[in-house]
Amino acid sequence: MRLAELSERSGVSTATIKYYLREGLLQPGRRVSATQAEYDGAHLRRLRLVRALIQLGKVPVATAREVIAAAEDESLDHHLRLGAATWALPHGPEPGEGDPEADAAGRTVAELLEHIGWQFGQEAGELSPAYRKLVTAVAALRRLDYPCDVAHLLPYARLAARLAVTDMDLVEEQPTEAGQIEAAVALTVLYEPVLLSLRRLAHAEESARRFTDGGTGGGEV
Amino acid sequence: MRLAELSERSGVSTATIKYYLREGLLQPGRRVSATQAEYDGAHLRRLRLVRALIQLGKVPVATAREVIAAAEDESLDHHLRLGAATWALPHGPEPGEGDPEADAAGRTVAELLEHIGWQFGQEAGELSPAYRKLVTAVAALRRLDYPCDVAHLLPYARLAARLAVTDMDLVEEQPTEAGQIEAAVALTVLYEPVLLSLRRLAHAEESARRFTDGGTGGGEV
DNA sequence: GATTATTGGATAGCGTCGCTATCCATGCTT
DNA sequence: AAGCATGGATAGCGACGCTATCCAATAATC
Repeated sequence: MRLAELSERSGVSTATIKYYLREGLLQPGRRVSATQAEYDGAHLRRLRLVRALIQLGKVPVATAREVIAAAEDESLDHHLRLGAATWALPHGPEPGEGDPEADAAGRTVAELLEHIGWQFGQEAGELSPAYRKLVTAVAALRRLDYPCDVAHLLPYARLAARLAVTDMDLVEEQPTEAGQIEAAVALTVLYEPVLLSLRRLAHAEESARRFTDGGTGGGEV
Repeated sequence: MRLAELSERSGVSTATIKYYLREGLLQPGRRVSATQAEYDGAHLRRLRLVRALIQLGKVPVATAREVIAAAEDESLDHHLRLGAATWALPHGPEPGEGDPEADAAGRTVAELLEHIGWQFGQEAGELSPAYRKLVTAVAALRRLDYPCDVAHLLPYARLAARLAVTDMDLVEEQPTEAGQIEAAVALTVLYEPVLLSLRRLAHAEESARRFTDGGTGGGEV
């Protein structure tokens, strides 16, 4: 198919597709002459993935490029590629060096991970983006005087562990290895809005149950 | 304290504080003369909250203003204010009207909520932002051919319900009503990075357990 | 009391990001 | 042969979150 058709079928303007091509988010089409290129279903699929990552997942364009590059790097093995892909995801502000709150948060997180037996927060001595983001968030909560110690975080960590099992079950449903890598990236990012939305809906339910009289009259899960 | 001290104690530049004042994210200080205003601990605390919402929670400035206004609107009761505050949170792209995938996603979500017995996804006939975001995300996943039906979503919904219980327990730890409202906003937004980070760390663990030989040799949760 | 420094307020501008509009030579289509 | 679509390059736009500069009024200091 031509660029125009790719655009029509994906709902993305040709100008934007050209932009993604320029930015390396999309492989160039198979050149068929000096002024025409041919795109196929793989391009369409990839384009939809990129769009979803950027629009829904709010992944910056530059980051999306790195994630996709990592997912396609065939020099890595399965597990590593999976990690590498998510490794490139947004960094956010650094925890801050001399800040005592940040240090305390760092210790809390380390204690939490040790307590729950996780070992993959770091690699080659460097902390993962997720690890650092966690430290930053905990530090912010502590600065606001919200309780945020191991005891409070543990339930969240346990729930996260169960989430990961569900997520990985979904990944393993994919038949091919390439499919699994793509699924890992897509599901990691695209289930985030799903999860956060469900959490907010659940908040509304739980709030109603606790703070309105009469309650909802049932609805056991 | 003066603006300069507020700046120093919060780590936010005076220029930025003035910007927040202009945008209505912060109450003006108590005017003490024509050229000076006095700020107190409440301002400092609020400033830290605003900063955390914007930097960590990635909440747009305009949205943060609405959220805070809703949280302070004393004409609403407890439960409503809690909902109103989160109601104002980011909207994202609309599900799209004539799109068949979006319609299918909408039906899936409605079925899911009915199945699990949630009733607070809408109010006065309008769908909540969380509900719409969920529909959009499900539609995107379906467009990528990822399985995303009630059966797949149900485990996430159940986990979300348990998250909400944990969250609300934390909210109820706050002694005052105003504190609970603020906590609801802060914890809704600021636990999102915590949760997502933990999920990614858990992914690394689960991936290692499944895809590397030898595994981690223990670490039961 | 004169001088210097600081304050808060207003305004305009900057840097990044994700596109988008315009132009152009080529060459496919009819 | 005529006309139009294609892909590539370039410059610009609109939103966002600040930030730099200026200013008159006042506080602090000598």
